[in-house]
Amino acid sequence: MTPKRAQGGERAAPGRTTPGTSAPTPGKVTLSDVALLAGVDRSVVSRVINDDPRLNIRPDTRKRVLETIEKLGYRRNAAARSLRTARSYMLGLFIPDFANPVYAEIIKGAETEAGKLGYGLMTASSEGVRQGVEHYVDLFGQGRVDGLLFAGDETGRELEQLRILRVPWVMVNRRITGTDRYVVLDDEQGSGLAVDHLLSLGHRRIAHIAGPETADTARRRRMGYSAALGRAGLAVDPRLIVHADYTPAGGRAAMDTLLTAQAAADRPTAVFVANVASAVGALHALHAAGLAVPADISVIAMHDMPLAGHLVPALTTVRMPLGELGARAVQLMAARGPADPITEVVTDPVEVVVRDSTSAPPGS
Amino acid sequence: MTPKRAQGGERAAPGRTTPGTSAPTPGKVTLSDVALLAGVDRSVVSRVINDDPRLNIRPDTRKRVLETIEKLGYRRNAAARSLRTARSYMLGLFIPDFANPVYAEIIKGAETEAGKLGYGLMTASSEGVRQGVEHYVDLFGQGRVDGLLFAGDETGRELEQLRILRVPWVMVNRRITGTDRYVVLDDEQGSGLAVDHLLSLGHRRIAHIAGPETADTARRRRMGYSAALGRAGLAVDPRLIVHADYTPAGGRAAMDTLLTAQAAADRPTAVFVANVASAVGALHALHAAGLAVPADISVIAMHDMPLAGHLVPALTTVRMPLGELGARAVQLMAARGPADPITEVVTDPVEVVVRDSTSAPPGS
DNA sequence: CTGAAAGCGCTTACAG
DNA sequence: CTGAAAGCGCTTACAG
Repeated sequence: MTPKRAQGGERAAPGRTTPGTSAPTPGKVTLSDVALLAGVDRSVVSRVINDDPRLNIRPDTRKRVLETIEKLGYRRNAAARSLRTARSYMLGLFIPDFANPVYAEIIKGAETEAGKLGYGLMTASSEGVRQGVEHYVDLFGQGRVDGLLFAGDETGRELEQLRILRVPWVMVNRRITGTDRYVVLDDEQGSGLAVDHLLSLGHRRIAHIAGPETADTARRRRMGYSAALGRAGLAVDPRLIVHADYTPAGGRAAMDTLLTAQAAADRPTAVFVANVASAVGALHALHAAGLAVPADISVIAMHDMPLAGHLVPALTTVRMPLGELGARAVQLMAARGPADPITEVVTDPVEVVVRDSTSAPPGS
Repeated sequence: MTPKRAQGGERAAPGRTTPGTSAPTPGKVTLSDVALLAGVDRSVVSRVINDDPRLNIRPDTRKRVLETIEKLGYRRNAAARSLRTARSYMLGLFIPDFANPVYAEIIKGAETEAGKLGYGLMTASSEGVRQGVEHYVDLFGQGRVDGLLFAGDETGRELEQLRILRVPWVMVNRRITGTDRYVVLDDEQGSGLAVDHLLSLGHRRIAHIAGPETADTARRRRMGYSAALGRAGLAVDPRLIVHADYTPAGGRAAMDTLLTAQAAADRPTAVFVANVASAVGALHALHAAGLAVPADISVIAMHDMPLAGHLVPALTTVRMPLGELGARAVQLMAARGPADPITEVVTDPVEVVVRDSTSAPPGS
């Protein structure tokens, strides 16, 4: 039937053999194997797999092809397809640190959405990859991914690397000046809700444990904090704003600073913490200082997660759409061209989750 | 010089164009481009890149090649290399849930080690990929990875999928009966240390909040707990063992069970919690029940992490070599053949980190 | 409508 | 020692 099969079919001695093994590696199954057994041309098999609408095929032939694929356990070789089509159907997600629970939510949203769209998502971190930015240039910059999602608050120097990569990219959860490719949350709105919650309880002296000064998210949250105070006719007291990194240790140090810097009378009655990890440390510092939460001081933090409800006391938070953020970034990455602007603000479900760490100020 | 260049060189109309864009996608640079500009054959460029020891080349020619690569910003196409060599230089890591901080440590260790060995690591989760096990068959089972690390405590039904994949794999942090491909921690030893710590403080009535009954890690930790009690001449009281999943909510419920099931006189004076996430919930339950930690009851948990030191009270833990676990799994995956047995127990740095949640039992 | 053939960008055994 | 040529496994425009 098939007079000459120029290549393929020769299944012997695969390059798969790994040093140290004489394992009977089962020969890889290729398109040709399927075609041969099903009695059709390779191109037909390919078209069946890819649901080519221009393929005219009798239903029972299609069925036979599908059954043969099943029977042989054929899986399309990603490298060959990738080489041929110049697409990998993979997206890369880069985060600073897997230990930060905020990213877990983003990753989940991104993974699920990627799956829906027929993409795979590979996540990596700069924390684990100690080699730094250079390493992912190697990792992703060889056509391994069709797009790169960059989450987190790095210094921004990786932008240069990104250009070298020549891979479509988008920033997730941060803006970089001079770029128009980002998907962010409405941190100002969320922060406003947090402050409004405290205001509605009667607080007037509200402190803010902000994120790192270099972080874009921190800046936007601080602005939301200030704006909300302004709307309430309150002045922003710079002594009530302390910067910390997004870690328990940072939050603890920041709270200590806040407590020691003020005379007891000037002490804030409430604190809005820019991050739930910092809030863990802040609660610890308050406990160590002998202050009761919320009796002496109320605490609310940005970002909700399962942990928050189980802290002592259970932490009031602002739930932000982190999963939606990841999902939206994937969607836009898949839909938009590599040079199209992406300037999206995800605002959808933002709400205060009231728990036990906030109440009316003391003496009210 | 090069009489006929059968293919390559034809750089026009790349398949890169994405719908919706007329972006001036810079033409991809190939080996041929480098060879042409450097005035050598493609094979020479390839050999330079791969440090082929059999290549005899004048130092200045090598230098010229390297400079040309730099100048053109050439990066080797991963798909082409992969197709040719039948290797991807990628490893996959599969975890159940990014929100579980235990995995963050494993991922970091694995990523760093993979980088050192010249591999990339792509991490994915079954939690995010709602499609379940089937999805990663598609994801990884097409030659995308040279090996698959499977972390976590799934039911084990994915083993079948793994065989379909025909990809070398290893279980990380769990054993499955009937397999000889795993890297685990010495959970028995770690649990023993935890119990020994409590014993040395004078506790005799020690409870255990165990992991899920189906989880291999939970079983081994429970065995370590029982064995340590046995060594101390104490009987294991089954009423003092409660199973929970590895979440704050699970730990909270388990602690509640423990407290309500016993008469106050029979109440344990200490609890060994199999997981730090559960311990967060356990602390919460104790607080809610009006019990002081450690005055009324001591708590120690498996796995150390930054969070633990900032809980109220700061949690005493057993630090396990999670990073080393990930690193070792990568090492073995890279070194061993796909059918060689891998039965490794990582024992290296296991130690009790004493903080504020453990002390002598009340009334001692 | 169908199938044969070209070609994606590499690596490497092999001929010169 | 060096370079030309084959071929990895796909997809798809194109000839029949």
